[in-house]
Amino acid sequence: MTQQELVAWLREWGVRVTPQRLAIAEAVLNSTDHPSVQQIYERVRDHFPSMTLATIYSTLGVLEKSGLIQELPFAKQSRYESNLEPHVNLVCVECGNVVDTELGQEAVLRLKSLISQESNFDVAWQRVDFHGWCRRCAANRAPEASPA
Amino acid sequence: MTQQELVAWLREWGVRVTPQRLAIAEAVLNSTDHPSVQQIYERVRDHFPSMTLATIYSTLGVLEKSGLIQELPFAKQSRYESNLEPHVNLVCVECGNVVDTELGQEAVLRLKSLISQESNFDVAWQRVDFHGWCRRCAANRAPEASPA
DNA sequence: TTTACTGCAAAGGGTTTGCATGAGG
DNA sequence: CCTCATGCAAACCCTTTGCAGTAAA
Repeated sequence: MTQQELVAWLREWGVRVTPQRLAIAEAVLNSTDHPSVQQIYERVRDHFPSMTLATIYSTLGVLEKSGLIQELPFAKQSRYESNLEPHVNLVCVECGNVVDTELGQEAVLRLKSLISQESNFDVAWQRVDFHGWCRRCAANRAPEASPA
Repeated sequence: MTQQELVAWLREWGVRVTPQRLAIAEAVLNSTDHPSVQQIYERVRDHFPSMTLATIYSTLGVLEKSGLIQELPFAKQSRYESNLEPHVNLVCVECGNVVDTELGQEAVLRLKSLISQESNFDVAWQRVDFHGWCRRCAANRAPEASPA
């Protein structure tokens, strides 16, 4: 999504376009690591040293209502997702990293169709998280039962 | 799961079995509505008027580490799940209710196999939430564009 | 010019922690 | 008996709110 498209999208929703909002939106949209509010704050601070967390929370709420991003609540804090297509997230229980995977995208899409058609539930969106150990953390853990 | 099995399970994990812990565990295990900490508190208070939230938080942590329940973080507060089998949760964005559905269980299971086998990610568990409107809330909303 | 956003500070609320007492094994 | 759980209170921290000044349209 170009900045021009982003501006048009926001105007479409009757939302005022400010430099802060553009910076926050782009920080999320141009990321794949599902940043937390703190991470967004750090990434935007260079250009807007006076920006506070309140503005970020406010803007993220606006962006979510406009259908640009999705909040992903976790136990400690929320993260923010820019990939709204049905897909699978891999969540490492060790390092906390969250990455999208292309594996199973079709399956999630079919699952969404199934739920939409076969249930009395009006589906808006979905979140599919697989929790476990990423390759790096799996390697550091349990050194294959090596003898002493 | 009988209370006897529950006690055995906890002992297996080297966890002390107290009346409070049994009450909290059963409040979650015998429920299907994914209760919040507050709801568990209210359900247990009759039998343990002096119990505090700190005990509930502590116990829920123990139960999760023992593999009996799973925390489901939401934006406002966490809920707790006793159905650890791969399945789909339906989350109403209006009333906040969360229910399990049997629809798509097979699909989630296959999806788990796919991720486990085709990725470098060591899967432990999964959470599949579909967000939208439950039948009741869908009915109250948008009265089918009826003319005035 | 009007309306709504930003920045700041304070409050809110779910969750965690420290410690003395009490109960489990 | 010794260790760990409970209950109580205070602390924590993420998030929200209220308000005065300021920028978007």
